[in-house]
Amino acid sequence: MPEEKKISMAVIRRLPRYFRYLHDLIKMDIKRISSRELSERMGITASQIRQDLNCFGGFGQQGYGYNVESLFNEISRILGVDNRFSCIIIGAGNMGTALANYENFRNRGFDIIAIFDVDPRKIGGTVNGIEIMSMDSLEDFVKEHKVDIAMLTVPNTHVTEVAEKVTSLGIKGIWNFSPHELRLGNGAIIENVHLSDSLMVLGYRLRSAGY
Amino acid sequence: MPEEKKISMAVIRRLPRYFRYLHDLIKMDIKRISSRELSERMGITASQIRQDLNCFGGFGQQGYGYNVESLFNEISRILGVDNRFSCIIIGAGNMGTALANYENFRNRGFDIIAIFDVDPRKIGGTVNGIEIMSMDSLEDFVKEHKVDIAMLTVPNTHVTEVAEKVTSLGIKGIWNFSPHELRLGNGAIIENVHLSDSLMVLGYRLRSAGY
DNA sequence: TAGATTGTTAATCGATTAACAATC
DNA sequence: TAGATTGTTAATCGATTAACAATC
Repeated sequence: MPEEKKISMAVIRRLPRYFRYLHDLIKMDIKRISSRELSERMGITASQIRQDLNCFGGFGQQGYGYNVESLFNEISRILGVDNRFSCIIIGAGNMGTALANYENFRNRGFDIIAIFDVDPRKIGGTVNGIEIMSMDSLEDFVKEHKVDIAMLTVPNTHVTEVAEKVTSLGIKGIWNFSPHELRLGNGAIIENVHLSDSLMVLGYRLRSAGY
Repeated sequence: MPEEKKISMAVIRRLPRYFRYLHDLIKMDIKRISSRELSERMGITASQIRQDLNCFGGFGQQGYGYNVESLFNEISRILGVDNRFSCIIIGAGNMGTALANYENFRNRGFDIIAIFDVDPRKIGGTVNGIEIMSMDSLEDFVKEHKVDIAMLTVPNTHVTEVAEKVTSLGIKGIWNFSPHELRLGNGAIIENVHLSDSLMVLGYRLRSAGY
């Protein structure tokens, strides 16, 4: 990949936030912004913003600040928003359906091209115009279409098996919605959404705030 | 709250992971575990485990390790799993419906007692046995029932307004599913689930791995 | 030019890891 | 007792913040 130095995960996880804030600035028709102004909006230090951005290049101008539009374009490029990632959803339950209906993903470079399930009553149907296919046809489908990401919204009991299946078919990205930790031998990249972890942290914080 | 010292967020966010792994150990009928064994399973260092646990107390025994069941109980107590949090979902769309159907939350101490929406076609219906009520009745409902947490699955355009509304009614916990950052003046505790951020990070990681 | 603000180096802070005495 | 493993202190590492020279 174009970027040279090793970027820390702490920085990477902040990139989408920059993306969002810059997008908002554009919508507000703001043309330039200094690291100080942005830091006040985002609630982080100006130093951190400058450090973060300079991981990728010098996008600002001394005495001026940053041009909002060009900075937004840089962040977009870094995040690969203009890339197209082909995604499939595995599990057409409530969460899978919610994801299939989430229009935002497409604007971020993620196309959901099929949904897979084992339930014969669901197979053949569509969600948001996307066909629900049988798990039996997964292998053929992946052979015919380049698939970058599998979004796993299957029951916990099956997630390891499904994850092994999809990675064995060459899919490199796993977006895992099960609480299970996936430990895959191959080079798959796994990003977890642990909803109950998040909720439990909220519970902890509420209790320790005394509520 | 009972715990004395200031616990860092880094530690707090690891607690649900300990909880999950210990739960699995119990299911596997494993009675005792050393920090070293647990570190191998979890893929973190034994040092970190011992440091983390000792934020809350000395739960182990030199020369023996940790009793799985009693450690699990301690973590459960710390996370407040036996607490009951009353929750409402605002927004009966796909995500709200998915959350209402997620049975796991109840086992973690979170009871979803009502769903609110503005769509007259949805109001009066139920999801997983939970009634969908009109947003107009929110205020009265909150006055009659103690509500600890509002799970916000409303469109971006309304999330700030809704968040202000629920916190003004005295609800202290916000579980925010919109990409919007909520900045609330009052002492509300906000926990965000930024799905598209997570997906964009996955995209970044895939690209930088060269896939 | 003078003022502003970056890019970048240095200082600080916090979190992780290592080490080991205490002790079961 | 001898061996194992904790609890805890010290060392290291990395991330954040501060400072300031470079420069627009």
